Amino acid sequence: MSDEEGTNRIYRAIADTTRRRIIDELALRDRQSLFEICARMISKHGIYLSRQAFSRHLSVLEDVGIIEVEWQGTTKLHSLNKAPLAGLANGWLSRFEEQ
Amino acid sequence: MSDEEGTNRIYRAIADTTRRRIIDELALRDRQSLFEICARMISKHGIYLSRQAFSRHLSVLEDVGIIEVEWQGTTKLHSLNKAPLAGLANGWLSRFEEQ
DNA sequence: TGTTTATGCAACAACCATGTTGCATAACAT
DNA sequence: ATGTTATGCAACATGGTTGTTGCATAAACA
Repeated sequence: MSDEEGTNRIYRAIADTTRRRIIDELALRDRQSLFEICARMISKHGIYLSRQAFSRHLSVLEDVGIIEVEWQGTTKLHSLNKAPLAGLANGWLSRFEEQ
Repeated sequence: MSDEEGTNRIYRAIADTTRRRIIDELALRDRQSLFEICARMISKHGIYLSRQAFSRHLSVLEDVGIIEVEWQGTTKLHSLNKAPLAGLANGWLSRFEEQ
């Protein structure tokens, strides 16, 4: 995959409110399970989706490297990897920053 | 449209290499027509698409306010509005900046 | 061993995105 | 008037996204 195509995929991954809220949650606390994330999305953000829908969102973030996972028994723990986001923030878009 | 949904749309608009190259072109020179942009995309960037395909990309950028237009006879001149991009660069994503 | 807990996979529907082609419109030049 | 130039609109195919539901798997626990 070309570098540009990777950039496209990361932009697409964060072009969704639910996924940005998931990232916000993981920025507050690492190593959260799918169920924990579901619960917080519903209770803190009022995002009512099925477990599978959240699972899909998590896998989109995992595919582009924003989320890293670790298994503990049957529980998949999700953590944030800020590198791809830092890449965007310091990359092409940074030329449009103000102040 | 909610603010969040507006943010989503701007992210999606720049999640495409062709559209980022169009923005780059307009950053170099304002007030370019569709034909000028087509020619530069093909000659400078090797992006071989039809006129209508480029027209679609331009309208995506126009819809989210990244491009502003001005008519001169039958010619539609496109210029860059950096505000939406500055909004992203200074917004949610900026927390992931490094250095 | 059997039940609960946590997750994954597959099928499906609905919608959106991106490219194509063909035709229409509207200004400008000869 | 006619032809050229510049653009828009509509139809269509294709493929991707995002949600649903149902079933499968696999570890943990009483």
